[in-house]
Amino acid sequence: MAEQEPTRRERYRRQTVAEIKAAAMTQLCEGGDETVSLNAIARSMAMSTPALYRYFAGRDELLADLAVDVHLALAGALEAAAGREASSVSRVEAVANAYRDWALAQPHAYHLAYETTYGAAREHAADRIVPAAQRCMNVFLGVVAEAGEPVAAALPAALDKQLRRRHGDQHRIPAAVLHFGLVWWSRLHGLISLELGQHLAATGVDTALLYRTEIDAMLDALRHRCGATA
Amino acid sequence: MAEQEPTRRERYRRQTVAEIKAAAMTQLCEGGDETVSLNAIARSMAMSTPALYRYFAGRDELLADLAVDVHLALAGALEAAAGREASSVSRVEAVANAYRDWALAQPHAYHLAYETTYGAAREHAADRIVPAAQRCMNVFLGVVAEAGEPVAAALPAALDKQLRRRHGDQHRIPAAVLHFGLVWWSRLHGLISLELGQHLAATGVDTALLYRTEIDAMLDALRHRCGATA
DNA sequence: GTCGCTCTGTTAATGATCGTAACTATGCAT
DNA sequence: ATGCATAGTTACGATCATTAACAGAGCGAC
Repeated sequence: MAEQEPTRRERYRRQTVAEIKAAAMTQLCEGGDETVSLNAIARSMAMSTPALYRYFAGRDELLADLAVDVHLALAGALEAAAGREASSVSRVEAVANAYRDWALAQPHAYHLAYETTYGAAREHAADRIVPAAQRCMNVFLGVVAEAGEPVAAALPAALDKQLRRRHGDQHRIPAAVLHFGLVWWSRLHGLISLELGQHLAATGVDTALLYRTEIDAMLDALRHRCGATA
Repeated sequence: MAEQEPTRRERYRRQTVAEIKAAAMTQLCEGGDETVSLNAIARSMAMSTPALYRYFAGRDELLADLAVDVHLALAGALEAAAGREASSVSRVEAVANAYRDWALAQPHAYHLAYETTYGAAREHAADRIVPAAQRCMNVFLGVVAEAGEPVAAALPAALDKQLRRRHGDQHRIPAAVLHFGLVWWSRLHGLISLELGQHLAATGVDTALLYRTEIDAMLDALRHRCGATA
């Protein structure tokens, strides 16, 4: 009931919001979050700047909404990559590769999603951003969980307890897997973050190869082998 | 020759740039790089804004100089932490802990150093930033190198060649150690980066504990044990 | 059909930002 | 003492985000 009521104005509104976000997204992808400007957006839409405030409370909120979209897009890419693979281990590998590929293709978007504080909109938009980011992480955790229990030798009791408490309700993921996924996600992110910040360029190493070795180490651990950490 | 000529004006100049950078640094540490404003700096010094351009080509260059200082300060903290320890393994542990401690104490400074593109000053200031960042990394590589050769089981030939080429001149660090240090540095950074971005807060895990387990895994690998990766 | 409300858009104005231009005064060397 | 590089000023222009005040269109109620 009261569901098939797009009431024309509503339709126009959604359309306008989409157009604003599209313009903002292209600005973001071209020049980074710093360069996205309300004036420029309005100009590109042949609109006056204050009109944008009918759709967004301000620049920070627009950026926060953009961050949500970025997380969702990334999650979609990861899910697609996982869907293309048959074996559970190759799924993990595909997701990890898709993660870096997406980040390199959209560096500014990745930066907005992971390394931006959103200024004042930090906790204001948290309720929107957190679920989007979690959908991203759940893809990774899901494929890791399917790939089997890793060796959970040195999982401290306290951490085990924490991991068991949280996430235990919704998903049936054992704590060891959760820890494994979390750690490896952070490792992949660390490499990508340094690469995007040009901090590995100075060392002269092939970042793709470095990433490759990390993935291999992760896969080794997933295969229950006592693989070398480095 | 011509070395003991501080020539008063020169002294005043150094003093002024120090004051400017100090004001900028406090602004940075309080509100992040976004909030550092030339106007605010000049105001706090009872100076007119355009006067700052006698000392810095613009805002981006000032931020780049600040990034250099941040890297140097971080390097100093790491060196100090290393100096306080006796055993080579405990030195690695101390440096890793100091790394996170420093980042948590100065989150915005860390962010400027590692997750900022410096806009247009990217390659313009690279020659200043890169050495400063490397001094930071060399502390880490140094203590790792002293702690002994890690197991270098799965080091691909191509990566080994790259690592041997670079860095081979100055330092006598074997490629396996270099790779080990680089990877573990990125892993620590990944965890810190996610923590600073509040991405781990949503999961409810104790970030300190998570960091602790990563350090333990690294130390295990350094002790030549075939430790579990996760 | 008309009244009235809400939504959407406008223009105008405020205050902040960085940066440049033109000008003045000071320090310092010749 | 003269002259030049340095360091500072005020004035200005171009952005930017945001708010206020106002005007028209959509749309339901009577």
